[in-house]
Amino acid sequence: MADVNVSALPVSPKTGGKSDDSQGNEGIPAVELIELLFFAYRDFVGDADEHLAQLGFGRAHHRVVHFVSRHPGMRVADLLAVLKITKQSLGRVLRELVDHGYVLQRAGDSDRRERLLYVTAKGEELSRQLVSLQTRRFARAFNECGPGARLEARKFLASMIDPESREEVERLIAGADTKK
Amino acid sequence: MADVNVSALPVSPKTGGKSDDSQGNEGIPAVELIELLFFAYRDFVGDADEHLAQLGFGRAHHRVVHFVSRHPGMRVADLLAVLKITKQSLGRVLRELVDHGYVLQRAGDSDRRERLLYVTAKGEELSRQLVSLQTRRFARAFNECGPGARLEARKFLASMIDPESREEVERLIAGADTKK
DNA sequence: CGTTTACGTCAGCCATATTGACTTATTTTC
DNA sequence: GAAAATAAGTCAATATGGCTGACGTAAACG
Repeated sequence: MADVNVSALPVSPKTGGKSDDSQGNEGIPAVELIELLFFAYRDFVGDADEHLAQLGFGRAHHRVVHFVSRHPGMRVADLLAVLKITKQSLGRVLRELVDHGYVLQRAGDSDRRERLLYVTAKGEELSRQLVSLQTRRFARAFNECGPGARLEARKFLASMIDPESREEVERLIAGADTKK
Repeated sequence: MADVNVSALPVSPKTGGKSDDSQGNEGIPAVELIELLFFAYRDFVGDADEHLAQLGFGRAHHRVVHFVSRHPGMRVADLLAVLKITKQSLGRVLRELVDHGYVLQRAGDSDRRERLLYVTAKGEELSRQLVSLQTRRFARAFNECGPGARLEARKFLASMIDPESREEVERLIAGADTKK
């Protein structure tokens, strides 16, 4: 049933020439990269999606557990800033994670209005498993690509990020505290 | 600061020892790549999101217009296979695009049950604009990365795709220009 | 013929996001 | 010390984009 006849797709009549400015693109049209990134990302998140679905969680839970695990003690406001979602959206997801014992919250020391976020051992284990799945995909990819590919990919991915947010992201992935 | 002593506080993956950076990963932990891919993809789709929002469309519309533009005359079943969604999900999005004059459907020549999909001039223009936005992001990135990066990125992205689907994806992205 | 295929549609459900308004603590400021 | 600002949580309504199941219709197939 699933064998859809993709090869039945007809020729594109629209090309009056292969358009995509053939200077300096190494013979690789951007539209190819656009589509490859789409499919690559879809499979990349698919790894985690399967695992999460078995726990009744979704991608939103993944992102929360991941960042809290990486940055123990971050504030709710910090998390909102990283995820760029509203606190109402975060609310349900966070409550579910707390209720099921993956995340815990503690009042801040210096400012007791703050609810600092930590993963429990259970949350840390979940995060570790998800990282492991995706790490395997990267490892396989770089194994196919040959030496230097990992470094190249890192540069490429960083360059794809908005210049304005790049510094913040680099700080974040370096594991720096998201605080003050 | 964040160094509260909470007994259940998990050790940060960074401080706990960078587990995987001793063997063959070029000093780049996979967790960095995971996060970079997350942020890169978010900004990448953000380009199009803004543009689409002004038309009252979302990502679902983008994907449909994009693939139909790239593969004029594709069948609904082909599109469903590419997007891996159900026909019910596609239904609303496709109807909106047809109603607003971005996509049109024609009965197949040899098989009149088929509704072959085409973009209108309006749809083609929208697709072109969205590709252009994302092309600019790639161009900027590769400009920063130096020569060879485009080819490396292409290899990397292809390698990140599930091996089972890779052949199909390669056919798809080459599709409209090389087929038949 | 009868069956299968391609597509569409109705109805309902779920996950994730949004905005706006409001409450509760707590800290900061005047 | 009262007022204002801040951190977080919550209620309610809404949108988007997925899903399943059931059913219908037209056309092709055998």
